[in-house]
Amino acid sequence: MSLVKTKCLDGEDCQVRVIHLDRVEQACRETVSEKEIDRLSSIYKILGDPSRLKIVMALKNVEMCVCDLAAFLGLTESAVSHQLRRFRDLALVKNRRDGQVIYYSLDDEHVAELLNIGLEHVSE
Amino acid sequence: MSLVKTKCLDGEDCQVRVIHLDRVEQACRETVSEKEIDRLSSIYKILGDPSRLKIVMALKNVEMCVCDLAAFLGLTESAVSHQLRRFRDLALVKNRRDGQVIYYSLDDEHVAELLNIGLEHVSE
DNA sequence: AGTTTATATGAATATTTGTTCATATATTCA
DNA sequence: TGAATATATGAACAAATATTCATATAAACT
Repeated sequence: MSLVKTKCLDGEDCQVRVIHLDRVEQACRETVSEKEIDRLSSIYKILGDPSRLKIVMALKNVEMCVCDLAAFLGLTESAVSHQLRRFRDLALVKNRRDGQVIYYSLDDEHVAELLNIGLEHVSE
Repeated sequence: MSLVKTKCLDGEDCQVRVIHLDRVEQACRETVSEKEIDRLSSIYKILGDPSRLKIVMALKNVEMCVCDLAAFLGLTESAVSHQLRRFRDLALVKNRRDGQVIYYSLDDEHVAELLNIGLEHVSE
C-alpha cells in the first residue's frame, strides 16, 4: 500500500491511499471525458425507472400520444407529459403534431439497441 | 376519443381517456412482465450515476479493489463500498479475496454490452 | 369568437438517493 | 495475542426526483 500525494478538487494538498497505482493510472488513461460520462449516465438513468422504461419500450414499436401512454401506464397524462419532456430534453424521442394530437416516437437508435440488449438479458 | 371503463389499482371503477385503443392494447400485449421491467430498470438505473458508471467502466477492463477505485474516482472508500454492494446485490459484479485485499470485477456480459453500446453512442 | 380537446408547465410535496461519519468485521503481520 | 490494514455496514442528512394539482397554451370544431 502507498500514500500518494495529490491535489484535491478544492486545490488543497491531500493524500490518497492506493494499493495498485498502475491500475489506477490505467483506469484514468482509459476513461472517457467527464462530459461523456455525464451524457451517458443520464441516458442510462432515464431508462432506470419502470414507468419510463415502459414508455420507451412502447414507443420502440409504435407511435403513441400522451393520452394513450397514460392509459397504458396507469399514470396521469400530466405525469407522462413530464417524463416525455425529459426524453425530449435528451433528444431520445421526437414528436409530430397531427391536429390536436401529438405523436411521440423513439429518436435514437442507440437507445433502441440498449433496450434490445436489456430484453435479451431478461429473456434468459 | 373515447372513455374506457376500467378498474383502478385500488379496485374502484374509473374511466380512462383513450384515443387509439388498438395501440394501447398492442402496447399491453407486447410489454414484458412487471417483474422483468423491474429487473431491467434497476440495471439501467444503477448505470445511471456518473460515479457508478465510472466504476463499471473501470471494472470492465481491470480487476480493482475498493481503495484503488476510491482513488480513481475521488470518493471515500466507504462511498465506493456502498455502491459496490448495490452492484453485488444485482449480481453485476463479483469479488474475490486475496489476503486483505478484495478484488472486484464485472460479472455480467449484458452489462458489458450495454456499456459498449453506450460508448459507441458518445463517440459520434 | 367561444368552447372543447390535447398537451405542457410551474410550484409544491413526499419519496428516493448518494455520501458522510462512526463503527464493525475479517485478515495479516509482529 | 494484539495492532494494523482493508473493507463493510447502519444511521443520518442533504440533495435530487416523481408525481400531483392548478393553470396555461394551442389547435379544432361550432
